[in-house]
Amino acid sequence: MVDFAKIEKKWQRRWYKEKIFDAKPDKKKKKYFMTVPYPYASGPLHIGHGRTYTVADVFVRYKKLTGHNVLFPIAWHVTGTPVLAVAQQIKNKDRKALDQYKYYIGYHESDKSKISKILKSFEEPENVMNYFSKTMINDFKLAGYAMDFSRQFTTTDKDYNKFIEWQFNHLNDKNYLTQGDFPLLYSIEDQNAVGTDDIKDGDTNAVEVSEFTTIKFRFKNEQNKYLVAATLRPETLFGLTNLWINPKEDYVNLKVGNEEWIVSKAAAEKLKYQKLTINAIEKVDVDDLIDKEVIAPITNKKVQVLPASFVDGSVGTGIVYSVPASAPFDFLGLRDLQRAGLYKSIRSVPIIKMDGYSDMPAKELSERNDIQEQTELESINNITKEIYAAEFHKGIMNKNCMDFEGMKVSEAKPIIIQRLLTDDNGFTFYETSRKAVTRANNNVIVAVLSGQWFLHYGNEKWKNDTRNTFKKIEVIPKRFRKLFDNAIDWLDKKPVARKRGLGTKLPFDKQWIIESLSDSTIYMALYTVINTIRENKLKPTQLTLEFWDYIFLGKSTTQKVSKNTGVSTKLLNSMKSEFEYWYPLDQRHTAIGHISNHLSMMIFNHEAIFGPKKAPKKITLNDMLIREGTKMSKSLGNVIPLAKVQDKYFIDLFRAYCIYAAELSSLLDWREQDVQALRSKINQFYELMEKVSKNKPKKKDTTWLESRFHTNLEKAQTHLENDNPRHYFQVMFYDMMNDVHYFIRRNNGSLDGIEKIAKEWITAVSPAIPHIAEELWEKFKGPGFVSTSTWPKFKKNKINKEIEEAEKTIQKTMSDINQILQITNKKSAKTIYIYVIPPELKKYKEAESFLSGIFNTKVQVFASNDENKIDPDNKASKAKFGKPGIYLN
RNA sequence: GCUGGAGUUCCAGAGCGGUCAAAUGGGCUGGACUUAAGAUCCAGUGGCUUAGUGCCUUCGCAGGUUCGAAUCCUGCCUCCAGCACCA
Repeated sequence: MVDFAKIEKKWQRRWYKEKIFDAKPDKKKKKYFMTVPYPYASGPLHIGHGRTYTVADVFVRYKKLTGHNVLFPIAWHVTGTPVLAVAQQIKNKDRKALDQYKYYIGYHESDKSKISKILKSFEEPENVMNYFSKTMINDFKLAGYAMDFSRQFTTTDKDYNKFIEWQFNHLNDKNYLTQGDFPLLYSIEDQNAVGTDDIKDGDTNAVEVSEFTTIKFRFKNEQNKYLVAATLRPETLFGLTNLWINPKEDYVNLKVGNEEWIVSKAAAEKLKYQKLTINAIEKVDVDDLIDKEVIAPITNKKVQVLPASFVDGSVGTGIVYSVPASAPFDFLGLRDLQRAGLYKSIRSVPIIKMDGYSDMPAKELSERNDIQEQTELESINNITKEIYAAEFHKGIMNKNCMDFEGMKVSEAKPIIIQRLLTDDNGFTFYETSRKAVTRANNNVIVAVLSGQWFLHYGNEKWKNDTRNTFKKIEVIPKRFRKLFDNAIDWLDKKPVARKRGLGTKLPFDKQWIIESLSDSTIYMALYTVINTIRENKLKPTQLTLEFWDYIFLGKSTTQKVSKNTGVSTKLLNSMKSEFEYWYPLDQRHTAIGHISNHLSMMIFNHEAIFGPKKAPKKITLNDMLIREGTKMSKSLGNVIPLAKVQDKYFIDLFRAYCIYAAELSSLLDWREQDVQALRSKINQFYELMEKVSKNKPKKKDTTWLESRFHTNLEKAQTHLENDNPRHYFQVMFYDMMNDVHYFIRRNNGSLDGIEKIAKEWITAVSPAIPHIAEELWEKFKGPGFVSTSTWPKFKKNKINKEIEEAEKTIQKTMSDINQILQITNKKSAKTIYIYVIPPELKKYKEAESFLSGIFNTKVQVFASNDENKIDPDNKASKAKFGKPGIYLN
């Protein structure tokens, strides 16, 4: 087997040494600006990332070959919280994290002492991102991407900050930024919002903010004193029989305004963070509450407060209202009390009817599942879920539900919530969807943050402009268009800043840091000038609003801006014209998952900042990569890092597999068996071409071969123009291979003639397998690099349909003969007689010796009207155009 | 649950009202060639047949429209993605 890794390293060295992918504006050439989102630098890249970059790279290389001046830059995304979380875990000596990152570093380092030193340095978040952005460059170079590395930056660089500040000033000027309240996950101990990465098991068992509705039950005979219960199902209020309170939990009395509320102690803590002014908190004796009577809002029903052990003070308000008809816990709680002879007079009240269940589903399912004890938590939770889902989706409110009778549960619920809120009989209480703690074991609660900044994608004008602009953007594969339409419609208020994490501060409210999706919407523009900014060492203080306004929007005059910023007019003009040269973006390629956030926000923000003329022209997408039918994941240990591909396989094999093994719109399954099959195909291609390059050819008729090449070339070209790399590769590699094999066979194994198409063919496969193409290009003495050469010119006059057709009929005849041999169970015939119609005689006569070689026997061709033919079975009469009669002796 | 998307023969994936047992590529099985391996070539890859054919059953499931459906309609099932502060 050829040592492809060696070949690849050789060409990678040369490409990047000679900087053949670094782009400069060139007015004489048509430009092509392609980007893939910059990777997040908190860990190494794997082959899943690789798929996306590879697909883009194939497009890029094709554009380059077709004479475009291509810019394909890259940068590193580090804003946000994940890097912080990584550093924190390393600092905390989290076993899993330490092992994980030790392993990651091992991708690039072999020296053990160095590894632990690097690992130690990860206690500082900056070091994590510096390390990975550095190693990612290597990963990309190992993959042979035609990237311009001269324009890289990270999203915490000072000049990047200035650029983002400029963007947000404009958004603010346009009134696209608003402020308001917002609930989010929060840790009281850390005094901070917490993200998925900060929560223990947050990645595997997601925590969300759920919206409870509290209901205030007024104590009988007391004006302003309430028991406050929290529920996810306020529509069941009509089935109320009693309230539950747990005598073993701590409860407190809160003074809120002129009211007194009783809730659990834990709930009181949480309520402090939910925009509530609490004047005083006093402990209450639970025993005093048991058996008290309270009055429900809406129904005005009087019920008693009963003790229950299943009530958890740390969930909701620690007070639960009881609906034994629908809620299994309530049913069981009441049942057990009544079995003990207590509260005998309480009767369940059915409230919802639905197909497939009785009107007391809690009783029905508890009995069906034979639940004896309130402690059988798992079963009880399961049936609770079942009933909730069934009632919500299928249930109809029954006659006990006052004016809600006949309404679907799903319709009644929001109306009831609204009524409770407007009459001040309840309020919205945010709670975590499960009990959660941070990695440092601090409780996670929900806090309502005031003054949260939002980007208001719901702004009608903005939305409409964006819709209109989107109409002109091409989306490939087409079927994803609709997803964009929906996302653009649906995006409304997007929280845009947070209190922690890395990133750019909101310029007019510096306590906020711009969140990491929102600072990644128009950065492609920065690629066009960042190299100039860096080369000329412009200081952040020079990168003023005026500076960006001039370069990107053409505002003000060169002289003025130059005077105010100290940047020379020459430099200003050169940056301005470079931006105008490259922009708009010609193509954005990324994974499907980004449609509803990143990609849609990119369109919105381009619209807001640059206007419709600078909108990206095309968005192409691909699905994810899985391995042997399973998702790749850390926990399964089946992740293949991009850095290991060259050693384990070779990069061109990976590249070819990525584009050929699945359509863009579907999952790519990395299957070892198929990969190995492709490996031998590529190997074969390489060895064949190597032989051809050493062959001293004799003159050969290559009409057919050239015709096939150009037929395939035209198809391949069309596929690439239509952004279908898979079909391109199938035609240009597989189909062409088959044709070449046939050609060789037809010439009795001689390689003569193949050299005529060799260089063109090598060029045409080079976007997919550039390293191998480069090596072969050298063997065929092509000038310079194949990567910077020219896509073969499609020559229509080389296509000779007649010859191709004639060859096809001979192939068909071969297959007919084979079939007859097969059917008659003969291994061979003594003589094969072929009777063709007179116009086909010449072609078949020429093929006589070829066929005779193939079948290893005598082959005689006659014209069907030949009087001297040998034809014992009168098969000559069967001869038709393109289908001769055949007789086997 | 909501919003989208998808379910075709071993795999990937064409086909989108008749020419469809269903392109193409891959895999697998058998054969030819070869000292052997690889490559190449041939055949098979739903069932039964046949001198280069013909028939039957199939395209998630169940119905419907039609002379005729993988293709159109309805319902259902299953899978995938996104669902917002998270990159």
